[in-house]
Amino acid sequence: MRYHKIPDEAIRRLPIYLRGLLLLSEQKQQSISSRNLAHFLGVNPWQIRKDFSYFGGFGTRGVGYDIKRLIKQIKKILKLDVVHKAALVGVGNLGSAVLAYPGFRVYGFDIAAAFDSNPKKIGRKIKNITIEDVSDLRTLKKRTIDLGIIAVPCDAAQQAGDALVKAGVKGILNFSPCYIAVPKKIKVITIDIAMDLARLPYYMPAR
Amino acid sequence: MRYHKIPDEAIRRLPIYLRGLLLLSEQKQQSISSRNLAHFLGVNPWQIRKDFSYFGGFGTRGVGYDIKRLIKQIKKILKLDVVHKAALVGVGNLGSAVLAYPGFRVYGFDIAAAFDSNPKKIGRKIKNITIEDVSDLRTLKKRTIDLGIIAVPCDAAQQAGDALVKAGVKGILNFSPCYIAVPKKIKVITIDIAMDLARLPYYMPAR
DNA sequence: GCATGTGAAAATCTTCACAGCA
DNA sequence: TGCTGTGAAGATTTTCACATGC
Repeated sequence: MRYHKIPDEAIRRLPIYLRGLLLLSEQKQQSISSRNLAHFLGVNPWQIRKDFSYFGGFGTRGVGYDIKRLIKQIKKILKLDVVHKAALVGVGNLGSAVLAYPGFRVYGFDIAAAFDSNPKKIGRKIKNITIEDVSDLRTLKKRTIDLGIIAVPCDAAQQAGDALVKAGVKGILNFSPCYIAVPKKIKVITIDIAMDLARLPYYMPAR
Repeated sequence: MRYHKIPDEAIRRLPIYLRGLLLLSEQKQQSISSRNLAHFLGVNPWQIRKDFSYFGGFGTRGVGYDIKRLIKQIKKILKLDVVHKAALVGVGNLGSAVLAYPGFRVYGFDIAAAFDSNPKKIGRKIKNITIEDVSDLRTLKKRTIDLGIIAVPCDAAQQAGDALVKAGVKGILNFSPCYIAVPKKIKVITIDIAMDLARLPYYMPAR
């Protein structure tokens, strides 16, 4: 059956599956059942099957899923079958950690440029990337960079967002803890690392 | 009306409201309507009202919400009315950024200890915190530290989680991109910064 | 036999419209 | 009048049970 609408929640889970499958693939495993993959990832088997079924189903009954094939399919759905270049704005503590983070690679991301407003930082090199002046953000268009990563404080976040939108990026990962207004067709995903910690105590028993 | 079950999603949103209210409070604003708060945060007014109503409602009809009072109420719900001490495991790039991140403060978090397994790092000081050996994690119990933050690579994450659980933490913020098995009563929230980026292209129009 | 794929039921969450109160 | 609080409707998501196909 073809589904009319694919749940956003299913899309949110696909990268989880993908990461696990990439790990298993490295271990030379050929195929896996929803049951085993679920156990490996700490989720439910029927959730996995349902999520895949939204796209038509990728497995073989009685056998399971071919890992290599499944990886390809998920990458295609998520549009990760091409390398995406990203520009980082803000090379402070968090920004530097993002630049050095090895985890982006597995999904096919390439942080290809970094910008800062601090003259002391401009021109410095981190991981083969020379830090540029934020006012040069408009050069992005020519460089086929379609993603922006914001790692500046709140009060500079909207400005960074505006500059990235102007530079032609289609999606933004926002590490600042503030709302950024953008045109509707630009997708913004905000990660506030403190905010996630903030809902942890709620679930903890009183001491 | 009293609700039997409070949606997890509402809990997830409370820190967003809290952060916005804290900002407004700094600007000396006394009260605010759901409409204005919603606009400020980029969410819906009825969502805000509904979320607050799960806890009995905090506003005054015809007027709005008293900001100071509302902050207190949300903090109490999230159990943020007491300072929570956290222990960081893994002082690499990401761990250092977490240690230096100023955003935890507003929610009343205090990263009170940091651990690493690298002998070269042990004893070094970052932000008034002396890095300790991971094997000393068991000393946490005596220090009233009830939260753990994991910032180590995948292959060391489960081990770090086990050690934190043994040390008596009740909640874990996991920055490693891997599933960590813990006893049921321990709450784990996982943030994989690459995974969030991974679902961005899906929402972007093809170039 | 075995594991997927899926309709249908159940649970959860969001939106709405308006009653209730300052 | 204005804005909150909320029951009810609507939409979405999860869970389940089993039909389907290798």
